[in-house]
Amino acid sequence: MQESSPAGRVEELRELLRKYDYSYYVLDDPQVADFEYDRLYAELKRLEEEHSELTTPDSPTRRVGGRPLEGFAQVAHGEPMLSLDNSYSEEELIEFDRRIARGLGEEGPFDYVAELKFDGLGVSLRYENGVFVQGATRGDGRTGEDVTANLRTVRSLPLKLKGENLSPPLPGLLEVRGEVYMTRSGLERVNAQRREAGEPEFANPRNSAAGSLRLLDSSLTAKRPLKLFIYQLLGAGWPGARPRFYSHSQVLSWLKEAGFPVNPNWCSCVGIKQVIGYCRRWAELREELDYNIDGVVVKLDHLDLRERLGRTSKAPRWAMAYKFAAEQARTRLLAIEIQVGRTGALTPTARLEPVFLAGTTVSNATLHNEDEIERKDIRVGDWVWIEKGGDIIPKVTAVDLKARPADSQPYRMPDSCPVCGSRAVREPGEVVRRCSNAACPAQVKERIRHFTSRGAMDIEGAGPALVDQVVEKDLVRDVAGLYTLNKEELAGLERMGEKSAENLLAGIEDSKRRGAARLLFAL
DNA sequence: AGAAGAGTTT
DNA sequence: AGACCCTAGA
DNA sequence: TCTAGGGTCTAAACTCTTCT
Repeated sequence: MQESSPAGRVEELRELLRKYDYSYYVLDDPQVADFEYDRLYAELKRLEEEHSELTTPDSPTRRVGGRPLEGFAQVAHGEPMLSLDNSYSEEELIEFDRRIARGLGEEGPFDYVAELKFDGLGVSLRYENGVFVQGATRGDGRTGEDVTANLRTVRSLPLKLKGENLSPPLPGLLEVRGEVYMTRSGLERVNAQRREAGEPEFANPRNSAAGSLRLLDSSLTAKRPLKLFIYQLLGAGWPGARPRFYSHSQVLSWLKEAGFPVNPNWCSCVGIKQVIGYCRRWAELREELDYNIDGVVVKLDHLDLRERLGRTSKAPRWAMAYKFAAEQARTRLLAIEIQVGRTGALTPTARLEPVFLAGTTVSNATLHNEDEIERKDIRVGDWVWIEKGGDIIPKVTAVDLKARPADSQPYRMPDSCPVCGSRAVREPGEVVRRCSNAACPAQVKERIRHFTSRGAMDIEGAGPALVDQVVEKDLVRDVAGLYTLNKEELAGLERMGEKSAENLLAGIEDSKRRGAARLLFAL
């Protein structure tokens, strides 16, 4: 290779390394031996050091850079990151199809795109003139955290997009959404190293991916085997006079051409029957993948039809997630514990003999309410079946009656509050039983907790333990009491040093700048 | 060094 | 992120 | 009578900061 100038050679090397990165990390198809790649990388690094004027943020050498962050900045999403409606059966998919026909006033069959539903964490990425400039977590859907430095280390994330021969061409500003995940083999590899180093192992790919993205030191993130799939382009097809895209399948092809890692297993389907076939197929094949999926995402393909259907406040009407059947486990129900919420509602939860299920050790589960326990005749001492709703929240689904102890008794909900002893009343027509004492410490604490929570006044440093103490010590009787706390009072609390007290008071001060809407919700 | 507590994610 | 319940409105 | 929307519950893993 004959280089004309350092600048030319640098650009040549970058192009080459980008190409090799893409083959290796996106296509899983290495084009060169490691030592050849390392040689080119070293040469580029040397040239960039010798000619510092040539360094650019989209160079393959710049995936890790700089010092650890102090914290993550907040990023407002241009469009909210919504969730999807869920379905758990083929009947529900057929109902979804009917709802679309009704909504559009048209007969099917409709064109759908079926994709795998990855089990990772959602991210939103921004590109300016084809260069990756910012990446954020989902957060509450409206505002997330700026994890750009960590995302830069994800090798399948293109720092620079391929602009040539793209039709339509790359826009100046571009935002895409996708899922960061860790492969099963990647997790094994990391855990082998951690075992070796005497460090605790990670429990499952999803949580290790989520944790890895929250490291303040991106050089550590770089050592975690994170990967990425992109599945959404924002604003595709509108606004603007002429739609640039007509269908989601066209968008997916375009994303791939632009250099994004698009999962190859998506499928165009004509009619819901073909979608169901796809779901059945992947319920079987999922075990063969090196990454976890928890279902299938079904989307109407044509963008103009999507626009006509619109969305509800929490999810688009033109898409549906189909969730695979959840794993189950059998364990012993040790006790039923009653928790008292901020509205006084008594909610039963199950204490379980710990059991490993779908990547976590489960020792608690929700029992929803009194009627639910009665319906399923759940008793303390029973062997019960549990599963995780949406792979997240454990719940008791059934009792193994054959294993029931002979002396077991039906469960009776207490008619007094377990915290303050006041009468717990269930109003006619109501499902929940409530503690009748508005001054009940549990209710007071929960009201204050709600007030300080993110989404409400977002007061940093006011967690459950702090609220517990200030209420117990009678320093705070209602939310207004938070604003009269002072350093001397705080100094008397457990685990409350100078730094913590300062941080909390700063958090309280900061909360005074929240808007009226937030205040209203907080109360 | 180790643990508690808070915050964030699914 | 799911399940459930209640309310309001078609 | 159905359903969209809002509210209120629930569990576990992980990282970071601060305290002991």
